[in-house]
Formats: sequence, C-alpha cells, structure tokens
Amino acid sequence: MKETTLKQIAETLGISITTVSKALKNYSDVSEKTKKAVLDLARELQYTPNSFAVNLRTKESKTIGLIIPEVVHHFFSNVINGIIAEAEKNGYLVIILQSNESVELEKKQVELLINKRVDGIIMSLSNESNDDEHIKEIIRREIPFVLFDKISKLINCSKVIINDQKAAHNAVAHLISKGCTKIAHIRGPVNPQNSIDRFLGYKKAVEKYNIPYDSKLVYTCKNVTFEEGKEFAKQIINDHPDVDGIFVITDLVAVGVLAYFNEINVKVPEQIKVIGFSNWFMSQVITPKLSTVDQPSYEMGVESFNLLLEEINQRKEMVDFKPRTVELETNIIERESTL
Amino acid sequence: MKETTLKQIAETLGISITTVSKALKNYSDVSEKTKKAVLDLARELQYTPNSFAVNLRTKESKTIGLIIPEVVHHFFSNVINGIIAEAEKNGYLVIILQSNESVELEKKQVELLINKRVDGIIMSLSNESNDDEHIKEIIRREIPFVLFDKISKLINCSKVIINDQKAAHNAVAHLISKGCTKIAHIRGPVNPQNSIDRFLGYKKAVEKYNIPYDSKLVYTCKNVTFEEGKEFAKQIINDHPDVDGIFVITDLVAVGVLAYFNEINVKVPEQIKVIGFSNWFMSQVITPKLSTVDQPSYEMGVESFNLLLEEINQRKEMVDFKPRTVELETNIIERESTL
DNA sequence: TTGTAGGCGTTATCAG
DNA sequence: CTGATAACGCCTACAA
Repeated sequence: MKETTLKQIAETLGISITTVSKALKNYSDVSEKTKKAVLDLARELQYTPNSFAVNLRTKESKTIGLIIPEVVHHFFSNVINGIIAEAEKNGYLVIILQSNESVELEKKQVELLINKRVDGIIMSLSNESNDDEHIKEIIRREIPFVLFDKISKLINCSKVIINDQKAAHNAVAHLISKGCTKIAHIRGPVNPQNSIDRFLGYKKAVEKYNIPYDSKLVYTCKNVTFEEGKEFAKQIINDHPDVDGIFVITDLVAVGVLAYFNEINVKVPEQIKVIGFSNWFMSQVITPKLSTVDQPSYEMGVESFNLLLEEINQRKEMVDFKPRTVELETNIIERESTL
Repeated sequence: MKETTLKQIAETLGISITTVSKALKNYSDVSEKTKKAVLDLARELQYTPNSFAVNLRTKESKTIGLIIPEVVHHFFSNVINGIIAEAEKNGYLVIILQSNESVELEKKQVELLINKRVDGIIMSLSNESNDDEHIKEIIRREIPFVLFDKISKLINCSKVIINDQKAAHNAVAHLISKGCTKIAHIRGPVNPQNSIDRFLGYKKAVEKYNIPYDSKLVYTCKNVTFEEGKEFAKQIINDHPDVDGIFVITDLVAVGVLAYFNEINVKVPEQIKVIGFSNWFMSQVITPKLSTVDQPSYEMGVESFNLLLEEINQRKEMVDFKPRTVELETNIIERESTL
C-alpha cells in the first residue's frame, strides 16, 4: 500500500497538482465542483500530506524538543505531562531526551535537536550546567528556547520558575512557627540555582527569627537520593542531637530522612520536625505523612510550552522577541511530619 | 545567521553540489584534496545536513513514536527511560504521547504519528483498547509496531511482556507459603490482558493449594488508584473479616490498602499480609515496606526498542517480517508486608 | 478558474 | 574523479 500523493490525485482526476493542492487547502479560486471531486477522492485514498515535504517547504516541523535531567522523577514526569498535553493541543509533538544530570550528554542532545531542526527547545538544566557553549549555541541560532525549574540567571531566555527563595523561607518559617529552634538544612548540590535559592531562603528565615545561622547545620547532597537522606539524617542526629527541625531540598531525600528516623526510633514530629519540597506523591502515603512545599509541576509544563509557542510565533512574524519570565505560586502543605 | 547548505559550500569552493555531497559522505571517488577542502569548509561553516530534506529523500525520519497510558507512573516512566536511552544509542529520537487511558485520544495520537511518518511505533494499550481500527491501520500500513506490557493477543505484532499469570501465581503462592488461607484479590479492570492474566494466576494458585476459589473475594478496580486501594481495603475487611492475605494488581493500589489498614490499626502483616505488583519506588519507603513482584521496566523499554529496530531494518531490506514476542523474567521481592 | 514553473536541500544515477 | 540532471512531495508566484 503506497502513500497517496497530490500527484496521484491529480492524475486520476486529470487535473493539475496545483489545483489539487489548492482544493485541499480550501482556496477561494477553485470551483466548487473540482473542489468536491478532489476532497472526495482524497478522503477515499486516505490522503495525508507528506510531512517531510511540508517540513522542507515550510521550514518547520511542528515538533519541539524537551531535555530534562531525569524522567523517573515525580516532578519532572508531571512537567512532561503538562508539556505534551499543551503541545498536542496546539498541534505540536514533543521529542524527549534525558540528560541524566550529565553536561556531556546534554550537549550531545542539544546538538541532536538542533540538527533535527525542531521548532523550539524546552529544558531544565543538569546540575553541572551553566551558560555553556551548547546553550549559547541555541541562543545564537535564535532557536526558541525556554528554561524551567533548573535555570541559570546568566542565560537570556524565557523562563518558568517558582520563587525558590521565598518558598524555602516559608517552609522554614513554618518549622519555626511549630516551635523549632535549631533547624538543619539538607541542601542540593552547590551549582544549581534552585538549590542555592532554597539555601538562601533557609538562611534568611532563621536569621529573621533570631536563630543564629550556623553553617555546620547545612549538609550538601551530591546526588539528591533517598540514600543520601538516610545518611545525612544519621549525621545530623550524631553531630547535633538537639536539632529539632530539618528542611530538606526535596521530598525524595526527606523520605530518606524519615526512613532513618523510623529505623532508629526517633519520633517525628515529636522530637524532630521535617519538611520537604515538591510534594511527591509518596509523601502523602508514608508514615508519618510528610509536610512539604507544593510546586505546580503540571502547570509549569503548560506555561513552558506556551512561552515557547509565543516565541515561535513572534519569531515567525519577524518581531524581535523579548524573553519573559513566569513565576508560579507555591504553597505549604502541612502534614504529620510538622504537626 | 543562515543555515549552511551544500550549495553554499559548492559555490564558495567553485565545485558542484554533487561533489560536495560525496566528499562529506566520504565516498571513495573523490580526490583527497577536494575532500579535505570540503570537510574543512563544512566544519568552518558548521554545516549540518538539513534533516527535512534528508527525510524527504530517504523516506525515513529516524524518529519513533511512543504512546503510553500515563507518564506519571513509576513503571511507565522507567520504560520511557529505557526506550529513549536505547533509541538515542541507535540514532533515533522518540516522540512521546499520552493516551490518558482513553481510546479516543489514542486513536488521534496514532493518526498524528502516522501523519508524522515516524519510522515505527511503540505502544502500551489503554485499558479500553483492543484490536481496534486504529491499531489495524498501523498493521495495514506495515508500520513497524511493538506492543509492551498492556497488549492484546488479537494483534499480530512484536510484543514485550512478562508472564503475568505466572508472576501472579508466584505472588499468591508466596502468601500461601506464609500461612495465608483466605486470600482476596484486588484486580485491574476487566479488559486489559494483564489484569486478566494476573487474575487467572491468582485463581490457579489458590486452587492449586486447595483453597476454594471464591469470586466474592475478587474486587475489580476501575481506575487503579491509591483511593481505590483504600476503598477496597475497607470493603474487604467489612465483607470478610477473616481474610488474611491480599494480592493487589499493582503497588499504587496496594499502598492504598496499607494506608487504610494503618488508619484503622489493622496489623500488617500480623493480621493480613499484602503483596503488590511492579515494585514502585514508594513500596520500599512506606511502613510496612511492601512485598511485591519486580517487573524489569527499564529492560522492557530497551527490548521494545530493539524489537522495533529489528522490524524497521528488516522491512527496509524487504525481507518479510515475522513478529516476535519477548518474555522477561519477574521475581518476588519479599518485604515486611508478608513477613 | 486552472496550470506552469521554480524551488526547498539532499541524494542517486549516469555520463563525461 | 567530477558534475549535470532528475527526483523526493509540496507550495506559491505568476501566467494563461
């Protein structure tokens, strides 16, 4: 079964390719009669335009690329969800690539997408990335580009973010309002903007409430895993037995903390209160249920795509494009771990 | 900054497009000298072939489509992971679509992918799907096609599966070996093959060990959610207070069961033992830790892609293709909920 | 209202 | 070793 082409339709109908093309696109200058004939035959033969040819002519593929550090991640898979849903609604398809937190891979993938000539790229940076060459290349080529969540302030492009500093501040303030007076922080890696911001939020909050900031109470994740959570929980309880609150960079790690405390029978929230970040699904099913900061992940996906689409359309019209940053609201979800 | 084309290189070098093309593809019939000149200039101008044109000529896009019911799902996101990793390794990109368990959406998405002329399609059926028209269309068009996990026996294509019946059988046998004598089953929806098979495995196992099969002990999920787990746990404990074991279609639902039992203080595993399916990450972090059946999700992704690639290549060589089915091993992970 | 011609950028064939 | 030419399938000025 061969693919139907305009040519075939034209030949069987004994008219020109041009007319067929016009008829299918409902041009005004085609007689109703031929239009109908073409439409009928097209339906019968199940004609669909060859997208390869259309791409070549129109120079667009109605496809965008998405690069994220990890697919298997509650937050990111929700974002993916939002992006592909919104993209589909607007006639775009999404190619997904995973950088595994490796700048090297990320570079290759950007290259792949550029060569593929996608209409735009959405990305959340790997932990090591910054304003590197491959990112500069995207900007230089004027490929529509949106960063979300893990961004770099150095990059001049549209962004979808939350106010990490404020959100972290609120989380820590929440702990304090619950009576915590010595609060540790398990932070993310040194490089990513959001782990920096959450740390700053933590620092400002304690200082604001007259708890002297102590750098020894800050523990830095390398891989941001469940295991690290357990490990740091152990260190914290050993180094500072009087800690009564912990603010953790993300729920996955916080769950590790809770797991360790369960094991050694440290009571949460009685002895130590714990708050996470991101509102992973599992946070509401573990014991005790984890308090956390809710991040509108699906929404972030939707917004990211819309910002990208905006840029795609504006560039098509040759208006020169000004990047925008969208900041979404977060809120604290109070559960058992901070009661 | 315009895109570099063969033509530009040819003109600046004063040679023909043909020669440039050959030089870049390292054909033997180009002199070393011109080859070098071309290669140098190409690098300097950062030439990359226009994929739209290449697609049109070669009739392939080096892109495949993937349709799954849910992205935000531990099992599926792991499969995605395996697929995109293996695809990338082989020079393919992956477009991901989500059917949301809706046949309607699924149909549209198949159409999108066909129109996009992807080189192949990998799919896990939505709960309502069967050998429907849109699936037939894929087969009819001889588009390379692989089903994984949620398959239909009626469809004649390559498949990657586990032996759900055997795995379920083993799970129930495990409960029995731990002393359970009255075992309920929370099954998946009626249509999907894997929920049927898991049910059959349950039935065979109880019968094999001389526990009379009782259809009243079987509860059927509609949406396969955490909430349904809680709800059915409640029903089970009310309808059959003497049930001492539950085999649940998937971990998410099983976690709901555990949550309800925690709430009303039913002791797991002392009073009732619970085993799930799929080994979701959260299963190892809740209390009590959930016993489950491990399913090699990442592997399934890898195998799915490889089967697809096999078909793509064979069809290209015009050998007529015989679908294959790959069955992967599962194994029981014993944790606290069945101690 | 319809059709001709040219081009998008690449690749394959075949002649020089 | 090199290059002219056609073709992939579609779109769009411009003619007729």
